[in-house]
Amino acid sequence: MTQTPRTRAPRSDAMRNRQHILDIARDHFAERGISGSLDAIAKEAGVGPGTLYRHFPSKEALLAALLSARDEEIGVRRDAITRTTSDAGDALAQWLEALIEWASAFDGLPEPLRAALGEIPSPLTSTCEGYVVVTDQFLARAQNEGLARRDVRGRDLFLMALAVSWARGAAMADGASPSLMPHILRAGWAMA
Amino acid sequence: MTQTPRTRAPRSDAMRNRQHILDIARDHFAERGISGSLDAIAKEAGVGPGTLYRHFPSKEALLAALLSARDEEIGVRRDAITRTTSDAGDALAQWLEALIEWASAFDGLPEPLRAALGEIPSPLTSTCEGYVVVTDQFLARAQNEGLARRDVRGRDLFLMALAVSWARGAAMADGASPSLMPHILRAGWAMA
Amino acid sequence: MTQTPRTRAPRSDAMRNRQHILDIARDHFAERGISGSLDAIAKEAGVGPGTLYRHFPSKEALLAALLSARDEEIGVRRDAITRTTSDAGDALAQWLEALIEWASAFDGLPEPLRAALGEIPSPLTSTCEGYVVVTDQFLARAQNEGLARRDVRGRDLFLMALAVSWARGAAMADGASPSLMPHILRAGWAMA
Amino acid sequence: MTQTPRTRAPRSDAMRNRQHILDIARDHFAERGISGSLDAIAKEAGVGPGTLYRHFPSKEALLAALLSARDEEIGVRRDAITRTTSDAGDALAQWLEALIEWASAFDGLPEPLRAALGEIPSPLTSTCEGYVVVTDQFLARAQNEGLARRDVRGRDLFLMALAVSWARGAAMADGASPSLMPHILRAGWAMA
DNA sequence: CATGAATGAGTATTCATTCAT
DNA sequence: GATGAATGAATACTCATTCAT
Repeated sequence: MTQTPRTRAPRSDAMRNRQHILDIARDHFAERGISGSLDAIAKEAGVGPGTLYRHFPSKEALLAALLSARDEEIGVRRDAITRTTSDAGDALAQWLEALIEWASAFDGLPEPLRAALGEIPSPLTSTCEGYVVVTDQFLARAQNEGLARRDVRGRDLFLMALAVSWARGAAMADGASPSLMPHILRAGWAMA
Repeated sequence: MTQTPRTRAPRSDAMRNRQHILDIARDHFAERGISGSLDAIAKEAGVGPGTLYRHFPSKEALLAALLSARDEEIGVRRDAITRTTSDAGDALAQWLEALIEWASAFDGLPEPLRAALGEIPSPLTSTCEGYVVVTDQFLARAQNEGLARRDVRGRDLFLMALAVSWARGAAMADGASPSLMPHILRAGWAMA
Repeated sequence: MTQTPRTRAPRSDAMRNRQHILDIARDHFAERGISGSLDAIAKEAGVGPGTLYRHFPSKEALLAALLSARDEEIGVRRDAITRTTSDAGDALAQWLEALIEWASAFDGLPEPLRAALGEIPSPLTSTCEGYVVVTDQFLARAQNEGLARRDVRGRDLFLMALAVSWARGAAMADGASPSLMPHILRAGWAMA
Repeated sequence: MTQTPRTRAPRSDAMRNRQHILDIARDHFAERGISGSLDAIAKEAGVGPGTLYRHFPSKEALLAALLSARDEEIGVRRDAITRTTSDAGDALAQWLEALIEWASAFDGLPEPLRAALGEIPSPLTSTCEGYVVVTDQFLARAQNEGLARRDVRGRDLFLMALAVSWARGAAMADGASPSLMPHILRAGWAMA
């Protein structure tokens, strides 16, 4: 009731606007992949490009915001895995599965995520690094219990998860067996 | 008497022109990755964009020509592996290594290769399909000797090879352990 | 008891705010020239663009405020010249030197000053006109003593001072002889 | 008769197109000063922005082309001065007058010309340097005949000519005495 | 008064592709 | 066949100015 229609009202309620942009951007990316332009999203959202740029100065920043909205969800998932899965190997496998899903939210997402791990920092970097840390924790547990190779690092597995997500883009489209890849991956880090 | 000396601008001989473009394009892609514009390559090659376009109507077509130039080389490698490697598992592993190298020729190459496996055919599709077939052959041998899982397909392994190549782009840059990935991959398809 | 300590965010006292903006703007212009955006200054000053806008509705207005802050200083200089320099020609020359310096405070300043003398009035106009009047006074004295040409007007000399300041921007950068220009200028209005 | 109307015909006759753009640009700059956008000129000329960029990749390049079209005219003027003016001082004065006129072709032109004399080279640099050389020649003659100060350089006079042109922008608009400035300038470099 | 979100026209620039010559 | 001029949609980004709160 007190909600003003989104008609034209600029609404100093910036948060509402920001959220609206995020909603539109999520849909846009989900439908068309991340290759679209920020201007297009601004237009869809019914705001000027300047408004979008104020909130999210780059595509990476927008993606980071979109992903951080899922942060809590991932945290819950991590805790659930920890709680419910006593086998450290299974736990790591499930966590990697979660990462693969996470990176598959939008077509093309793995690319900027990979870039964020490179030399040049991006708004996505801290998110990625955070998940690398979590991966390291799961990995350490598995290694301690002799369920994972010692020469693997969390960063490698994170990267492989991105790679699997990247590969899936094509795999899903042509009826390949996407669910196999995590298994391939698991065999990779598991002890013989 | 119509023979112009082979000095510098030899002859509008189309074949010669085509080859010249290919040479330039290879260098260009090798140095700057595949993201550059075709116009830039045309300029470097000293031909008009129209000429380049006549020979290679799209970047994919140009890449396909570039890759098919390596066809023979890969064939030789395939034969060498077959000849010298009696263990079918090792043979498959070496073949996948060869694929990873092959897909790493230019920065960004894995992307169009993956796309070529998707629904929309591209000039790269037949090249990729051809290598999928070869992968299937190596895989079949390994499976027959009980050295590879039966639920894996050549297509999956080809895709994983591309994915490893894709991931390496970042991995090499930040000092990760790139050489580890093929091992992870191998463990993935090998029998326990 | 309503007195907030003068710690850091002292008081929404408008005057204080205004002065703070001026301080920041002076530094900003001195470092980067006048081409920067008002938004940037607002951000640096820690106020919203609206606030800056309330105080100074345009860049010219801001510059005018900045320059009027130097009014007193220039007045002192004018009086000093008058007091200490008996030769009316020398006095005029020194005054023009002062103007050149004054217009060189910020990179790019001569441009809006010149514009302020044009048809369209600007917040800088009255400042400029004021100095034209002073120039006329110095000039009149010099003319009366037969030390300056009769066909020159204060406006012309003011404009030439701006022009010298404008030219200096480049001159200083490339090792020209900037100090020569005032001499050229002086020879220009002096009697043979 | 064989002239195709400029209707829509792309006309491989690029020169004609280029000339058309130049004509439009000259008018545009003459009317609105050089501050307008290249896009606007492209639109006026009825060509896409890409076409304009092909011919003139920057505003400086466009200005340089516009000015070089006047090169011959200036050369003729220089020769005429040399031929008809025996007094080396008068000759220099007339040359500077020519420069002032030249730099006054478009409102705002002196600015990029000054910049072209700075550290960063621009398409206008060689034009400017060329005229500096000519100025040096006229100056040398005047100096040799004891008609010009020895401490002045051609570069300084060229810069002062630009400065006078710059100042004139305002002067003309408000009825000042623009013609006086060259005299002021001349007195500046002349021997007492 | 202060705030800072929103605006949205504006600018520069690129590039795949077409097509007249 | 070859050429390269022309196209023009598309993209990224800026900034003075307004206005709701």
